[in-house]
Amino acid sequence: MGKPTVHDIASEAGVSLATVDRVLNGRPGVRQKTQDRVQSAIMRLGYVRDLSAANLARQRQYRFAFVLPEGPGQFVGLLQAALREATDVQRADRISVRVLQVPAHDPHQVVRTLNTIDAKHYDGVAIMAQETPQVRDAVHRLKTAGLPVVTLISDLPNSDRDHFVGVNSIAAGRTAGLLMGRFLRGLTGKILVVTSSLLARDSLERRFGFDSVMAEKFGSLEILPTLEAHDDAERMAAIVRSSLDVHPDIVGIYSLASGNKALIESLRLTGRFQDFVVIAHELTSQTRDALERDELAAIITQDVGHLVRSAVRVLRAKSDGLSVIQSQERIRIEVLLKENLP
Amino acid sequence: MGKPTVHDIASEAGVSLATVDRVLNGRPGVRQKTQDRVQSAIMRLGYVRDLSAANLARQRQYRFAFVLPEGPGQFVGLLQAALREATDVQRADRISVRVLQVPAHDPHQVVRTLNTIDAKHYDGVAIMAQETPQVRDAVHRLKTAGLPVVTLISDLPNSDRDHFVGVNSIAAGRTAGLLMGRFLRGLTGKILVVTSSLLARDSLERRFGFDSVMAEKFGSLEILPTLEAHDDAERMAAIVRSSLDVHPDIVGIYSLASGNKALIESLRLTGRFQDFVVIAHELTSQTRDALERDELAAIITQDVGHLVRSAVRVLRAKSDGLSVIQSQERIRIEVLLKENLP
DNA sequence: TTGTAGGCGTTATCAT
DNA sequence: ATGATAACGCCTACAA
Repeated sequence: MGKPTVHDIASEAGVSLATVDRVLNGRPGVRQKTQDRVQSAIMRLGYVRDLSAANLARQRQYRFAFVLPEGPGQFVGLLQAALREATDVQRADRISVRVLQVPAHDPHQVVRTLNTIDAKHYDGVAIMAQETPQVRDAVHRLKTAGLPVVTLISDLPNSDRDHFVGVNSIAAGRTAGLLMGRFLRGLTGKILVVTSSLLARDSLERRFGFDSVMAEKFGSLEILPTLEAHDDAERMAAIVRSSLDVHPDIVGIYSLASGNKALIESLRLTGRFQDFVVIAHELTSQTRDALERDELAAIITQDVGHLVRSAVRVLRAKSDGLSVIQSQERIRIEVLLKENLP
Repeated sequence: MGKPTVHDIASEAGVSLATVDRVLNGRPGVRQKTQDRVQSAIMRLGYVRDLSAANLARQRQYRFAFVLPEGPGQFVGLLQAALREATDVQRADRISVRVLQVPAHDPHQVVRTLNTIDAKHYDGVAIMAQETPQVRDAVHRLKTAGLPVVTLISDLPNSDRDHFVGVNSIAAGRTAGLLMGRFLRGLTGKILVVTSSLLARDSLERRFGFDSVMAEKFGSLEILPTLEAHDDAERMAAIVRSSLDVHPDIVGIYSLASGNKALIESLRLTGRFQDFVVIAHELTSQTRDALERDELAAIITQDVGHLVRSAVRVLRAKSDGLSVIQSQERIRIEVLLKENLP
């Protein structure tokens, strides 16, 4: 005979379906004694509830909000595309996702947006935002309202979010550093570090990880201070030009976060791309192209598809009170070379 | 109002549920004219069938067979563990998986096992085996019997399997080669290539990919012929000893496939691990340990968890006649360094 | 406190 | 060729 159902439990325990359902869902109105009878029947038969049947019956809907920055970066665009692709498929699972965009680098807007989210309209929230006390408070409010909250890409470690979907930035920086050092085996020289903004905690952590590894293992390489282009292509070009001018012994370039497009274009202008080992983060059309041309040596990234699918899975599990499969939800720090480009 | 259901279609088309169901499932006994009416109602309302309700009603079961080699390699063990973990979860989705073990390197047994699989007891088959004409025939038989077939890790490209779950071995070899060349930047010398057996097509392809990259980009490195230890630790130790003896200018070691345990132990015995850049395939307890100790420079691998989940998802999709999400099912060639070890 | 009956969206077995 | 009607496993009024 097949898997036991509520009917089996009902007859085994000598009660009605409704009563079984009540103890199954922890609803009141059942004597302790009856509860025990049902519970023991459940144990005895090894019952495990059919979630899809349950969802069908209760017309369960999973409505998730994804709060994402709308910046100039292409990375968030990729994230959104992956999200759309994922939700197309998961519409079949009664999952609907709404993306709430907030201007990048505007903590107030993030908070305001988070505060518009209520438990009447949503069943879970995924947030990609920089950490501020106000954001933490907003997360707390959401949790208090009973909503599962996951952080995406960039964690809010001191908030009471349920889960973080993303990678350890320090480890990502260390990975970049290790590759840089290895690829520059035996060389002495300087490493230029650029980014568009060093405000985000992730950037700081990557830089920290990068520096740690270089200090530990590659003493012959000197890491220059981080230079910020502030999303300004002109400024990036100027930085590249003057840095290469001032430091003729630059052997490596590390692009810490966003700003890859401007960096790559600037380096092409110098005509000296091949003189450096260049490592960047995040796979975008620009970085992919540069990797294929042997301009970049490596890209450190995370799979945006996996990222959004994981966020959705975790939100669903949390809003069902289920636990997540750690191994499936662990996001990898991916090392992409020309030869293993997906 | 919510998503349209079969009821909506029925009333829109002015027919009964049964008729709607017939055209939905392509069953006979409906006049062409009626079919058209129903079809147009379906289009008009934008109906999309609720798969979980359908599965509930038809008590759908997904019974999949995984045909795996039982060898001395730890890799298959990891695969099985991942499979167990995955099926624990997917039991909820009416999925059951049975593992059929066959002695490694025994094509006859594989065929015999495949021939025991019939469509009465299974709804799909995943196969990890070396390619022989007999295996291809067996796959053909399974397909003819109406069973979806996916190949796992090692493809059977000339069979009519539905899908291959794994990575391109040539690209994996190229990735290993690129890393080896980069890590040996500026050095001249020889590279030792070892494995336990060169029989498998994957091994040959990796070697091919490795050689291609080395020839294209790293002409100063000479790649020695592949040495096979045939799952014999003693033999591996002898290979390592004599090779290092004969070729004092060995700078890199590439472990093509299995046999990592013996290789690592042999190299430890020489006490000269640090003198070489060693790159291996597949993450196992041994290779992980060696990577953490800075003995291995890198591991090229694929995520076994992803592998088995993908196989199951694809089998399910195929046996429902659905298409797969390419992006989700693409298995990555992973580059693991000490700093991004999961 | 407990039970009955109907419904969730789909399929399948009967009749008609 | 078509239509009632009853499942599937679970949830939820409403009644007792």
